[in-house]
Amino acid sequence: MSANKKLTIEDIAKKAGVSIKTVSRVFNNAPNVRQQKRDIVLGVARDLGYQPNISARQLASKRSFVISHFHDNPNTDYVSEIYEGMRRACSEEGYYAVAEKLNPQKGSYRQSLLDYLLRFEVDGLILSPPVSDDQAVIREIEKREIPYALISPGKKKKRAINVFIDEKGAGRSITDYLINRGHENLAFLSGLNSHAASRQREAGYWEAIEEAQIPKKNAVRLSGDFSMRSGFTAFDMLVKKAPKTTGIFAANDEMAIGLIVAALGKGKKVPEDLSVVGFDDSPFARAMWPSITSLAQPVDEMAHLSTKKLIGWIHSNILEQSRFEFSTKIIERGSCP
Amino acid sequence: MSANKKLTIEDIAKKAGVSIKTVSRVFNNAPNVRQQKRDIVLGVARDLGYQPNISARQLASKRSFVISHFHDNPNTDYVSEIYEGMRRACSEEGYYAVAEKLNPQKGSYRQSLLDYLLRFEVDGLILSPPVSDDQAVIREIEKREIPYALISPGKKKKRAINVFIDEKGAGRSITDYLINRGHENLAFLSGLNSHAASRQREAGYWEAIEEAQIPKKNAVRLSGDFSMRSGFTAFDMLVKKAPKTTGIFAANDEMAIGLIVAALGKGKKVPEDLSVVGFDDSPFARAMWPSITSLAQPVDEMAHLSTKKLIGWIHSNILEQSRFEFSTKIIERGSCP
DNA sequence: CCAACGTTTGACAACGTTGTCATCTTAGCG
DNA sequence: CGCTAAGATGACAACGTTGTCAAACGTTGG
Repeated sequence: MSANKKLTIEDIAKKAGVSIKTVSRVFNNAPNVRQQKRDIVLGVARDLGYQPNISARQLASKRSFVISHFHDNPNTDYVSEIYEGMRRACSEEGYYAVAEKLNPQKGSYRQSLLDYLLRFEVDGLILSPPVSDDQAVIREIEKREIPYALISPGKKKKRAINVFIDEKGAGRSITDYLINRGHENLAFLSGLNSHAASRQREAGYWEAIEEAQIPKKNAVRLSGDFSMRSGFTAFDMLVKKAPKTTGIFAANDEMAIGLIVAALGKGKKVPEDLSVVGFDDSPFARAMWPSITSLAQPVDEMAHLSTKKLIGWIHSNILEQSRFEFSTKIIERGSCP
Repeated sequence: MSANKKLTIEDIAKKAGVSIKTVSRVFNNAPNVRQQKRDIVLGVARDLGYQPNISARQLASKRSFVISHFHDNPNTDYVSEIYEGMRRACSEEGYYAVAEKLNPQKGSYRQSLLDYLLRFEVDGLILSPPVSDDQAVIREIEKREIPYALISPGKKKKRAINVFIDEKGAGRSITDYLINRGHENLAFLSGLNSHAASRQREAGYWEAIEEAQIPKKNAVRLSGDFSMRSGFTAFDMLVKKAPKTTGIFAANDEMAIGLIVAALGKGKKVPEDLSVVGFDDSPFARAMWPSITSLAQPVDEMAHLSTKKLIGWIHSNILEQSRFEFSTKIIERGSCP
């Protein structure tokens, strides 16, 4: 909460020659304050280093100034990046960012949410995969009319902020990238099929294959589950099912790493014998050797924007725009230069 | 961030036939309340599902009920585990857990801290490496008399909660583990030398070597920087400097992975030709193939305990015990069975 | 049985904001 | 120039706790 020492709205009011209510208005960007007074108040506040006391605000306004991120994703890099984007936005707006890892062992996501809401008040929620696709959770949130944002949801919601990338388009562009580099025998290494994103990426893969008129028999699908190990074992499958494959598109970086490690272990050279493109541009994609060509989505910015828009929604009580698409970029690295 | 609906201390007081102050005392575990009344109040509160309103508490008591974790560690798994332990403890005690990644680009850690404290009030701080070794930061905290905890500090502080493992002992036990498995040519792959932990682990390594009377020429030190890539390049150095080495102790898992990947790429077999033990028991140690034998420290518990003790300190204003040592365990896996 | 003292209890004023509503300005218009 | 409506401003009561301090209650020893 509050600030430096013990400056209150009253000190500012006195010094600025206005009432405390006017100061309050200024700090809440409320209408009906003459620009001139606004400037004076802001000037005085800056000079004195005033920061509003959050607790008092919470108490008086019955808002919590808390935005909570609900997640259950084992990928801590991803979660951290979301948290960082959120934190940045919250910090700009005077909100608190908190994160809550849902524990599926404690019953459903829905139950975890209910437990949480019983104990804490939040002004807004941010859900990321796989929680962002749990319709039971979403129903509870909508029932309570809590503003919320969905990051990369499988199914966009009308009454929510949706931030996402074009998963199918991303799948296409990775596949095209491989094709343009002369690969004629391709493989897609899928993630968990229950994740909408994996299915959409795959759809893009097939679309690109078709469009490039690559014979179906020269393109395979290997199933994985997003884990490093599943990438590792997928390599054996690849050798068996499609030994001529030279270009691989893995639905995430971890599987790409697993597959590369397996390939190196069997004496294959990457990228000479086998080119691999991953997805997510995770820190490991950079750190590995060979480093991994990967499609980057601006997770930090997605979280930042959704938090900003969420706070806007909370303040105005109006959801202006519900869909925000972000563009992606293939980061060229060693595994498929 | 209050509760369920709109129950206040007054509702409880009325129903229990006492004054609001007594209810307040009960909820703060304050002394001088007859046990009988205490039970009545707690009973009523439970029946009605009352939760105290945190904002009002904050405002009236001038406490913030916020514990903040200051960190700057690129290992998001580690940071997340700390956050989770903290969050659990905070949740049990009705506190908020927040995390702040310090940005060294914005000047010193000290400056980041000052900026933060100017904007937010916290009741306690938790520092983890490398921030837990920044004496300038610690000085500022002590100057303000904010209770704080250090996780794995290089230098324990008298007026703080210190939670740690025996780094040197851990280094010894990993080295002994390798020696007991018959390895006679060993290597230690160091982390950044500026990290006290790396130096201590190395000290344990040499102690074990000496005690086992292994000739100094059969034991080498390779320098790394905790990054995967440094593990990768360390392999070349190993081949050059000590090709007979069969047992390797890496100061963290990432370097162990890098080294293993390099070795596999050169046709070496792990663990047959080269056995590797890592440090941290990170998720990747489990996921890799071969999975990596690694020394696990109970990070979650360390964070949980330090948060609990910190809150105790905040409440009683007395620091009862300042040092808490945790024990570690080598998790046997494929890279050195 | 009473004085003296510690323990328990409660009334009421903070805490620093925002909400409500009344009042004072200002601008627009005939 | 006067009237009206809209805009700007402020006084004061919430908000739900804890802090302070005084009063009531119990217990002990004489």
